[in-house]
Amino acid sequence: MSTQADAPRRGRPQTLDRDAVLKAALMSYWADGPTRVSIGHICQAANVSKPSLYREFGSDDGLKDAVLDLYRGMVLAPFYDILTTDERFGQQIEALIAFTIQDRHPLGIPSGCLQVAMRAHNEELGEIARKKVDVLRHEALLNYEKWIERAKSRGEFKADISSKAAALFCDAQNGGAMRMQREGVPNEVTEQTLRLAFSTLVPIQSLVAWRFNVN
Amino acid sequence: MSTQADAPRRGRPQTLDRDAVLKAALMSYWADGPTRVSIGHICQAANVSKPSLYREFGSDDGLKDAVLDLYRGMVLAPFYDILTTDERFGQQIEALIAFTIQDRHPLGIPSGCLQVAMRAHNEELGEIARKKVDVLRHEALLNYEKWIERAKSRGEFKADISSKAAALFCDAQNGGAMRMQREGVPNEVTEQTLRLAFSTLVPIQSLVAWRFNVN
DNA sequence: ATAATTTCGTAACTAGCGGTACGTTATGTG
DNA sequence: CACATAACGTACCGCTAGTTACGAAATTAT
Repeated sequence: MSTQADAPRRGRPQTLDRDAVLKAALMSYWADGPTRVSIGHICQAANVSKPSLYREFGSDDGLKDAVLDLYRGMVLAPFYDILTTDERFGQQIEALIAFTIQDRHPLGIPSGCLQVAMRAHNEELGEIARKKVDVLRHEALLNYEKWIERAKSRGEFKADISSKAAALFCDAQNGGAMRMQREGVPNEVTEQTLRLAFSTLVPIQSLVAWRFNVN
Repeated sequence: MSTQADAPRRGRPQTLDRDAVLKAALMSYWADGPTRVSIGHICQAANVSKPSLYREFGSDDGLKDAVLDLYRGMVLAPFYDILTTDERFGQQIEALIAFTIQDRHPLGIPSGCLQVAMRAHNEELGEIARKKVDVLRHEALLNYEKWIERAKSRGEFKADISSKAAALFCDAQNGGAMRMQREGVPNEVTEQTLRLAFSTLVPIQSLVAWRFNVN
């Protein structure tokens, strides 16, 4: 039931553990920044030789591409899953915020977001990884957009703004929060700024009420 | 009336134009990213030799430090000046947004913000420039904070949030807008997201009115 | 003039990186 | 056992970037 049908092939058997290398690379890029980590460092961390790594991933660029795929599955997908639950819009926002500001230390997860970091270093990436970053970005915006469309159709979204613009807004807020986390801003403060930002999207947040909203 | 008293000193007179080099470096860093521009490129752009540049600025790090000072004076100071005008809070927000989303092409100014870029590449900078980036950041937050405190005391600030957190919020919004601009988002869309974000801070924005704001 | 001084720029040096040539090793096949 | 096959890893290549050694050039002081 492995991912590969392990038919005994000819030649020396492969000892390189693709997933282990990917995970080591992911963690290094995430913790130290995708442009600060050299192939050599990853080889050391994963205990493989450079040629082995190149045989498996082709290039620096190919490795980053594969890492981004892993990150999408491990982190982004669960995050975007929140956008398709059956909860009410306000509840989903709460869930997004909770996901974003959760304490990373106990989980052994670096602070910040690899996608955000990759985007910030976009122009220093190779062609393949850059394209993947772009795909992930459009994926993000599309997910937000559909989420917002759905909330609008239910009357749970109150800002007078196009869904595309609102998606950009959400993405920017999330990116801002990730940057704050990375720069050491306390989670409670980041949470406050997120609440403030998202409070524009939903008519009643917590128990703040106003009446006679004209127009 | 020069900046330097041009007392005729001994030795070969200096031909290196410090300000010209700084400006060339500023533009290169701003347009292409501080970590993508090599000393050699700047030397070419400014038409000076590498040793000349090193004599003047000491190192890569020292040059970036000096560039950040120039950027502070040229861009950041005028921006923060908006925060200390006598206008009403809402008007100041309008001015901030106008400043942020102004069309850069006619002015020959690169898109985005060098400070934002420097912060994004914080960990790849030398000690001196990194420290300067930090100073500029604290300066920014302090400026926002004082601005918000003043608005609060005048009853023009309506969000229930500490001034420090609100300062972080403003800084994050501005950073987000700069990143959107850099990634090619149309200025009108960026403007919408800024308006949406800042609408949380002021009770009445433009002509959107509501009455009987309870509590 | 000659010396002292200061800047100039060519041509290196050094370090680290992405990437690979190639001999070695470990397995199936006949 | 001998051969084909495929992954292994040492040791190297080529390049780029930050930095500097050093002799030439331009000026003031004696």
